[in-house]
Amino acid sequence: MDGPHVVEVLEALKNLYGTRPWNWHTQQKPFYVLIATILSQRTRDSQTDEAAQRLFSRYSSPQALASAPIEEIEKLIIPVNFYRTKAKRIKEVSSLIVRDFGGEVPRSFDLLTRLPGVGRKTANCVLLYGFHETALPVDTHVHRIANRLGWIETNTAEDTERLLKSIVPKEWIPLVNDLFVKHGQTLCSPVRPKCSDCPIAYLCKYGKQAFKGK
DNA sequence: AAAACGGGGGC
DNA sequence: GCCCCAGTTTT
Repeated sequence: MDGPHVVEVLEALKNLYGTRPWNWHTQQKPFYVLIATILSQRTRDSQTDEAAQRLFSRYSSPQALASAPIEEIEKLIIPVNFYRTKAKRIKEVSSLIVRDFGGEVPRSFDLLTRLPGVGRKTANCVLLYGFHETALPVDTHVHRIANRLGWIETNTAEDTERLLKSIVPKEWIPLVNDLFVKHGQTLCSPVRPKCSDCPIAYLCKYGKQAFKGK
């Protein structure tokens, strides 16, 4: 069997979804991207964007958030999931950025993942959207789609990240994450994916199986 | 490896 | 009422 049809898949998704950034917070400064990405964890993007804009219209800098009362942050970011934990972490992250990095978000995977509430995926989002580096965030959508396509057998997001980095042509890297998430939010949904409407079903292990016997 | 975090909004 | 959500940390 031949390898993953990476470029065919990406071309098809680009034709389907275009190249417009998928939401508001991906076009902001690194600090905004960082905070909005923390807000986005396990939370729908519409809720994330509204909460992030409420928060930033009241507190617009690391310094302001570092000295903001936790309860105020909480109130502003409801209804995002885990809002109490996130409010605490947002304050901590802001304080650390002020104390340790002169108020600037560090441009380094290792330093970013040392911040509370910042894991692999969030750090890669900051590098990709905030600093325009060729980072490759892997969330549940990206991971699920890589699995369904039959590109990976292993089951960790880190393996998916490594695999995608190795097979995606460089010029596509800024788009991969965006296109996969859009696809995951629409046709390639977690349950009942709409394979009959999917332009890449014929390249997809899961999609082919969905049509078997029809 | 599994559980905890943890609550509003869509159906 | 039930189920889900651009994950991360803790047990």
